[in-house]
Amino acid sequence: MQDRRPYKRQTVEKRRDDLIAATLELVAENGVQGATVRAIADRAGVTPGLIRHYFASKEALSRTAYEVLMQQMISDSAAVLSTAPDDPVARLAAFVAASISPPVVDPISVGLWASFLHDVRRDKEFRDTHAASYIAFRDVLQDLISKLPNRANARALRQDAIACNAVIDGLWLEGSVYPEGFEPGEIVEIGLRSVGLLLGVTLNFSAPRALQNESPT
Amino acid sequence: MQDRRPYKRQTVEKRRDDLIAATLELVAENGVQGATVRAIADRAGVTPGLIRHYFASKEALSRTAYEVLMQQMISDSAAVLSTAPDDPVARLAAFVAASISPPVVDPISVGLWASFLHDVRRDKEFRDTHAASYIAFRDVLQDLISKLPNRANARALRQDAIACNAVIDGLWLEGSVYPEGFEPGEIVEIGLRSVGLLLGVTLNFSAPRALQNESPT
DNA sequence: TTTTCTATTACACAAACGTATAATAACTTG
DNA sequence: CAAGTTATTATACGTTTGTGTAATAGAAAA
Repeated sequence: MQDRRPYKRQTVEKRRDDLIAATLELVAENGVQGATVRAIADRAGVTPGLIRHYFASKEALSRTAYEVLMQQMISDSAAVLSTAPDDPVARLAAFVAASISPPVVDPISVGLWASFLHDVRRDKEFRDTHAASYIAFRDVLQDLISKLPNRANARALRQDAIACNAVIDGLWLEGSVYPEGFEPGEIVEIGLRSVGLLLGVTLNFSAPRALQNESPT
Repeated sequence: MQDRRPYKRQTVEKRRDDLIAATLELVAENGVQGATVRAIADRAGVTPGLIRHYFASKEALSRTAYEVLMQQMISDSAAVLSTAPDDPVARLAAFVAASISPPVVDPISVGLWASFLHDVRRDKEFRDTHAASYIAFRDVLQDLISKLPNRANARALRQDAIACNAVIDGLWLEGSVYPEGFEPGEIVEIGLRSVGLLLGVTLNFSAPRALQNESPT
């Protein structure tokens, strides 16, 4: 009884954030089955009982973690556009390139996506969160396409967005799951050329400043 | 002790097939966490102990089930080509259309794919099985593309195959996870047009005989 | 029919799971 | 400095998990 574990009181936000981050890490690494209450507590540096003090149930923690994940992904893709140039073609190219480059393309995000799939199917709250973020991403893409010169009618616009989104999703999937199957920069190169062909424009690869010193293909 | 459950002896193949089928069903429905030994046995109509009589462990059963799944998917896509016409363009169109139509595109296959992702990551046997089937699928696609008229060099061929595969994967993903987001036939239409644009050919939709009476778009 | 073989059922077990409740110590307030 | 809050730890409970072992019955052989 005497060697009780010492601890420091934290704010509600700090503890919730830590628990959510620990949950996402463990789900990404080992799937939902790896994110047990004990493993989450251990990763977050607390004891298991504390989880129930901040979340009504483990399910509630999972739901919250998924919401946070989706919001992060949305804000990540939006961040790319804030620093992009004004030219519509260049903006689209930057968005496409960012969507199929790290950190969007990595084993972690695909692992999370796959792990939450069944929850998304079964639970309405999960499903609503998923649908909202999916539509948000496609709307951004559709908006970028609509700004291109010589655009056709609305139906073609929608189908163009779906097709480009499919290319992005497919490359995201392949690049994340099977990264050793592609040469460096190959996925971005293929993505830009494919989207360009689909839309009848030429997308040039202009690396963001942080990557400018990497060897271009 | 007297009301022991009656049973009928079965062949090794029958029992193994039943257990594998039950495993895949449960994984597709509820993820790996839903495929417990008791649930599998119940679905297969046996008692839990019998699983250990046919498989060294639950892990061994999972691995075998994944192998069977991948082999099925490969033979399914090959089956489409056996009844396709000789014209290279028509063959490619048939293959693409089949790859983004039911039963390839359905919640079950995506659910299975997502569920096994973590096993594929962690376990070498899973990973080998996955890589083999992935390459096999892309090779079929690449072979079909190479038969098209006016093809370029090998590097372009490889990248064309990756790009087309990405479109197929992306549409497969979106159509399976979010089917209500698309009109009937829209995915096939978009897929054929996109692959055609990527390769510089025109792919026409020719429904297989079994689907001929459905309303074309 | 009787015997033999083994596929199948039945039962048991330790570990891990999510959850519930009580005890305590780190802060805050007076 | 003392009293009060409550965030946090500690512990326990009932299920469910995968696995191990013994008992039994269906089918074939003798």
